[in-house]
Amino acid sequence: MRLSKEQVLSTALDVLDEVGLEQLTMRRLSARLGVQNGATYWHFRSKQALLEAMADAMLAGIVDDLDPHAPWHARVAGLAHRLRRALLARRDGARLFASLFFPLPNALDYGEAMIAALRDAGMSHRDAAWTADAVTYYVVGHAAEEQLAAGLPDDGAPATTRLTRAVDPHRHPHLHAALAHVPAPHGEEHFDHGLRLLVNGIPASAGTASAM
Amino acid sequence: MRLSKEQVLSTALDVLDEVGLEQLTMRRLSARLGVQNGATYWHFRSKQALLEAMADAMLAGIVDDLDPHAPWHARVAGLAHRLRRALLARRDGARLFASLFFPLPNALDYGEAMIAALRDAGMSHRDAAWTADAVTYYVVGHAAEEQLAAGLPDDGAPATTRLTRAVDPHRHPHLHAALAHVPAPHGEEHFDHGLRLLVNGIPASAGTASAM
DNA sequence: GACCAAACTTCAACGCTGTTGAAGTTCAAC
DNA sequence: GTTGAACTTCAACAGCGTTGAAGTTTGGTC
Repeated sequence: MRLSKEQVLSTALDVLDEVGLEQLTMRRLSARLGVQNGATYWHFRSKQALLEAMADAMLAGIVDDLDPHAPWHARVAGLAHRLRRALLARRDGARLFASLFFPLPNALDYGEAMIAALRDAGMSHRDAAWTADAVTYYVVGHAAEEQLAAGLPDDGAPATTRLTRAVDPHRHPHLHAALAHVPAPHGEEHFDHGLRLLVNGIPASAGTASAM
Repeated sequence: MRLSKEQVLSTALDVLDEVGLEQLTMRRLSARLGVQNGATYWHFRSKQALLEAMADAMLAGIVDDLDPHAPWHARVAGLAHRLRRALLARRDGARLFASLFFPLPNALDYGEAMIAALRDAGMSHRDAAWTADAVTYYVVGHAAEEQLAAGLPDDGAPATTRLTRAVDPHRHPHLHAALAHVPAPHGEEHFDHGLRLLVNGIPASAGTASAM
């Protein structure tokens, strides 16, 4: 039974979902494909190349069916949500994405669409690119943290207790108070809060030196 | 010649600077200490424990001499800059920090100070905590990308050309235009742009549903 | 000064990793 | 039916984090 590159890629994504990024090894993947270890290297020059293909596959279709007439802020927020959804769709997807250097085809499409939306907000090329970076860092960072917590035993419950124990109410009163008010997984709401911050900051920053 | 925990830790940070995160191995560290491999494990239970100690050491003094009477936005920006500087001070510092789960003592101090500043901006406990997360994701993401580029051969020059080649002016016109206007390392300016976005978004978001 | 427990180091091994290369097999096209 | 490319096997390499049993050094106590 022969392999195809697509088969290796899609099985790799399945294995990622099953065992997580640390446990995704070439040998495990080959075993899962019912093939010897070396065979996989015929289809992908290195593990790095495979990981890049996986990351780009996760972003497939990320700019499909965008509404070019929607207001710029809706397009920015929409793209951020699409990236977030794509990263969360696979176990450790955000960390996988963050571990690679940029120029993957689908990632470029995402960047292009994001910059286009920000240009419509009246930004210069330079500011649009930088703002796109800021939004992307936020999306990836948030998703990575969310998946890191979820990947710990018991869905992160021990992590939460570990954090709670580490926070001394006297030394860290604000942290302690915040902890009490944010007991658990408000992933989407939490995400939207920060995203709104960024989007609202765009007109607030437009063309002006700020109070910093 | 005997080792001390502090000696292992500080040598580990030196080795990190010299060879980077991927090449930081327990054997290499031991060799550098003039000691057999096993010796290091007496001082740190595991590599993970050592990495956590290293990350926390990088943040030492991050909240020293803060001015509690400065306006909240100056304190937020100041803390962001301190975190940024701490992460950039060591090779791969941002990636090291990002690879670990949160509750390190100095990181808690940072979080506490950040939330305190945001509370002074009139935010609820919950919103302050979430906003602190957003700022931190941005700082870490930005620093990680900056160091990733710097860590590539030739200070990232080949990465830049690789990116330039990957961007087709017809498929990605905005990206292409932005590339032309952002030829090189504006690390600090780039960073401040995104930070200003976030800080300006805080009053702009206060207490209101946004346009999203 | 002898003793002793704790601190610390050595050394060899375990099972795992990504990667390589030479040899062998299968397949599609001519 | 042959040929060359596509694909797989298998064994090996050097390196990794970690472990544990054995040995040495150290500082304090009787």
